[in-house]
Amino acid sequence: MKIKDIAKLAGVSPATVSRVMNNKGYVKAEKRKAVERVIRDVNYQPNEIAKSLKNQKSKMIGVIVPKISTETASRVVDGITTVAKEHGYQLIIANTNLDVEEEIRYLNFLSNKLVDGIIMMATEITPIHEEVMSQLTIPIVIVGQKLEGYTSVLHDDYRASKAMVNYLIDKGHTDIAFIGVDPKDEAVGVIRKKAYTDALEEAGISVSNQQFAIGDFEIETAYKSMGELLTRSQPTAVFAVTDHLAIGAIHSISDHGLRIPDDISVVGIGDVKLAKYFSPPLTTVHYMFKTSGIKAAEALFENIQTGVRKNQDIMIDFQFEERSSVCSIIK
Amino acid sequence: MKIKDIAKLAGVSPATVSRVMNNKGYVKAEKRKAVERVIRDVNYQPNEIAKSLKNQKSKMIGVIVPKISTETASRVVDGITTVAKEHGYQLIIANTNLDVEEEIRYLNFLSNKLVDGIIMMATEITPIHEEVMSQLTIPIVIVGQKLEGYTSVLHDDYRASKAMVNYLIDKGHTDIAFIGVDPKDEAVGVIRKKAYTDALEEAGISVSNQQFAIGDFEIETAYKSMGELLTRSQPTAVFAVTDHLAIGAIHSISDHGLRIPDDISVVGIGDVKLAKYFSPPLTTVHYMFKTSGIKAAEALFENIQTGVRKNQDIMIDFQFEERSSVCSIIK
DNA sequence: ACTGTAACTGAAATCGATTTCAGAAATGCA
DNA sequence: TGCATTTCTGAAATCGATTTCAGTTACAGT
Repeated sequence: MKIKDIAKLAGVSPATVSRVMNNKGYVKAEKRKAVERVIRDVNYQPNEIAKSLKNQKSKMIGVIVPKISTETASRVVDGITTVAKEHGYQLIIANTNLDVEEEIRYLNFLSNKLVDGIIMMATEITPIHEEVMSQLTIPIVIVGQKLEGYTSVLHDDYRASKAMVNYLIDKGHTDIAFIGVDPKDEAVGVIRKKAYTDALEEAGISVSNQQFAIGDFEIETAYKSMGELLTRSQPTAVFAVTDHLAIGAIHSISDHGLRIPDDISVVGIGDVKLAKYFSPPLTTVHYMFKTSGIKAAEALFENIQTGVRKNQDIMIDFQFEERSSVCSIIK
Repeated sequence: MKIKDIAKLAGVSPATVSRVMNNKGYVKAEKRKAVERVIRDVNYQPNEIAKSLKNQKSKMIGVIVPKISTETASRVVDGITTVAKEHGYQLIIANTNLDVEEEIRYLNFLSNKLVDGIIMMATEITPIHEEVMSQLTIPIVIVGQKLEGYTSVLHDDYRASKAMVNYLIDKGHTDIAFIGVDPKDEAVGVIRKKAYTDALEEAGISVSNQQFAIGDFEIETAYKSMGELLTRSQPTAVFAVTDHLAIGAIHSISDHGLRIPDDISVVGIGDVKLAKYFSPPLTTVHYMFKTSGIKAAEALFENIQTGVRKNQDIMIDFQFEERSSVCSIIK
């Protein structure tokens, strides 16, 4: 069923059918009725692809995620879908599995003529990313990292992590092991680490005396790292840059016959959905990922409507979640 | 940059450019070189929408999910993306937030002329769903529920749940509380419950003596339900139809000063990623959701290629995960 | 040299919608 | 009534690709 068929059935021209479909331009009430009747009768659904071609917009936005099956990513996407729906937009999602080449390929593919805008959750932004993105003319919003010239939705990693470490310091800890992540990931790998070292330095605590472990985002990696740390010396607290990492550490600690928080306090960042149901419930920082998705989408649609790419930073609030994986050191 | 521009730059006709782009038909080596050169020089990306219109296929599949920010859904989607990528397909995801009307709207919208096929993760299939789906001519695959006439990817809920309950029975439990979910959800709400009652009956254990709680999928709901059960009487085991529900139950039990599994054993279904890191690690059934996504996509592409809708059931394996949230009853 | 086939090419039609444009009908106002 | 708007309508152009079709050139075989 195409518009021509509807036109024939209603005894009008395709132009008229288009006019009633889009409620635009003059149509005599009588013909309008006739057309509407036919449309309803045959449950006519216009060909969205043809519309896109003619209208020069697809009503779709591209979403590039490193891994959709991740709590972070899926919550951001959830947020994006809610505002996309309000604007009558669909999402095309590109799951890159953390593969940089894939990200580039998708950027090019989605580019200019398939989607009206792109939201990119990058873990790492290389010069190639910048190069490719600078060639695209559609609006782009970046979630989780800052890139000059683009609107970025950011979690306040620095303040959040610092708040966390300061909390540990306030509780009397001076022996705070660090479990982190490769510095290729700017937000998680470098900013959270910097917040940690800054907090220590500002409190006059030696950073070089601390133990460091750097790995990937997996629970098992943190488990192993923690095990190695413990064979060397026993910190009174552990700052893990991610809840999953914290969980790995907690398990290692338990398996070494130590108790949390009595022997070692552990904190994370992110507030994974189940964090508060752990034993002990994990002290962490809650990031509002769905909100990030919402804000990112709102910014994107603004860009789409105005047609200008803004260089804008949108900071998403965090919330300190004091639970019971930390205890005070009595001097 | 459109094909015409490329043609002009290369000194050929659009038809020739099309031929080299698609590597189809005769093109003299010399002209091919020229065209390729121009394409590379200007980084020409063909307009996918125009291609879709002309080719009568969009190279996109629609994925309807009840809630993307759910471990189940996001893992299924992850699986779908991997095989879609192999076929050069993109995903359009429709997040319905469990709203039946939305599902119908999306089915109609994605229908016939936007995507080449649909994968639907439905929690509930109403007659309206059937009605709408029967009118679509594109292939449809359903994940998680069975619908006659469509290929369905199923988790073996009955066998998995029964295995779980039998395990409890083998451990000597006869007082097994049930924490379930509204029967509108066929797979989780009715099949898992039936498996439970069947297992009990087959073991000669009275079903009517058991305690039942029915709620939604939220941890908090299970927490409350469990609390109410405990005020009445204390079972020796709890069968929760979902890991989240099991976690809610565990917390309620702990908060009542009881120990798991010593006082009460608890099991779930689904094997949420963090289930094995709980204390105690949750005994549950592992569902391979990513595999479901892969199988669903494979079936869909087969349907797309052959053009026939099959009435096929694909059972996805499960794996029993014996951990330590259950203990034996000594008689 | 001649013919038949294979290799090659571009003009034009096509996919299904929207929109411009020009003309026709209806209406308002003097 | 006459003239100017306003309302209404459909033919045709358009969006950017693909493909058919008809025509040209190259080449092999006799």
